[in-house]
Amino acid sequence: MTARSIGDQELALLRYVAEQGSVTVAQAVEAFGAARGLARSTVLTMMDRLRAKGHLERRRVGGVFQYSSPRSSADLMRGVVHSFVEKTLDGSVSPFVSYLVEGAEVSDEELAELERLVAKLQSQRQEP
Amino acid sequence: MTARSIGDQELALLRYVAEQGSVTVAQAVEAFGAARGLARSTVLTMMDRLRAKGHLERRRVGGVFQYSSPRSSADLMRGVVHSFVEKTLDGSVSPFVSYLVEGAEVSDEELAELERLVAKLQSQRQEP
DNA sequence: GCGCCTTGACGACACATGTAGGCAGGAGTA
DNA sequence: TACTCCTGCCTACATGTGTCGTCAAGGCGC
Repeated sequence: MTARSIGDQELALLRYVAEQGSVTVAQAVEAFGAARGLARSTVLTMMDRLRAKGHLERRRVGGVFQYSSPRSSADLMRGVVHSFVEKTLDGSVSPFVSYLVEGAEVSDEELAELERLVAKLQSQRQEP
Repeated sequence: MTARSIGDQELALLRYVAEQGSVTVAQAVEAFGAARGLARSTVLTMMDRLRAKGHLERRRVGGVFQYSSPRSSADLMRGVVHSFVEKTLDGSVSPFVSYLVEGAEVSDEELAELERLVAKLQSQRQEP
């Protein structure tokens, strides 16, 4: 039952919660909802669905529910990318690399990450 | 009206058509549909929708329609990745890099591509 | 000329996701 | 206590996608 599909908006909300650590619906509505012009019930519904899918947990704290994500934002993102690569790209990362080459914006940090990645992969090829 | 959204199955079919160059519904059903256990009408419907979205064109050849994609498969994939990065990853490729580092399967060719990419990005940083 | 098979066009249904309104109970305040 | 908010829960509706079944028109072999 854990880790089912997730929509873009749901993911955005989930990320928000994961980054905040723990929030009430009211807080989510104020910060996340307001910024996107969403009604309170919309945020509420999404949090419900995320909970039903096992992406969010909650516990009652002084009459109100505190929601939190069992997984970190970075973890979530990795999972999402993984699903995308598997389901949409059919398991190949080539289109992604192609996209990067094509001219995607790559920050200095990301470039550094890529350098490390390439170095790591190269060493793995040589002495496995 | 050009280039609207697209689902995973639709994309798979579109890729198939793009790779074949030009196919009839019958061929698509036989090759693509059969492999996935899809009914003829399902393939037909998808091709219709892809056409409505501007992803496919068709012209009558001897009583039957020949479908073809105006864009190459590689082009399509790049576009899909682009949308994904923008809409789902919020414009940042970090999650993807993180995913690669995490242990995604990277072929020799893809690694070579990545090496070229890194080299290209490095040179861009130095003399812009 | 008459069926039979192929082709296309429609209409349909289920499920996921985005978005919201309305109702009922609890908490706090006048 | 009576009134007013805040909270949660339920229901609803539109759109996009995945999947089909059916119906009507055309072409071909007998």
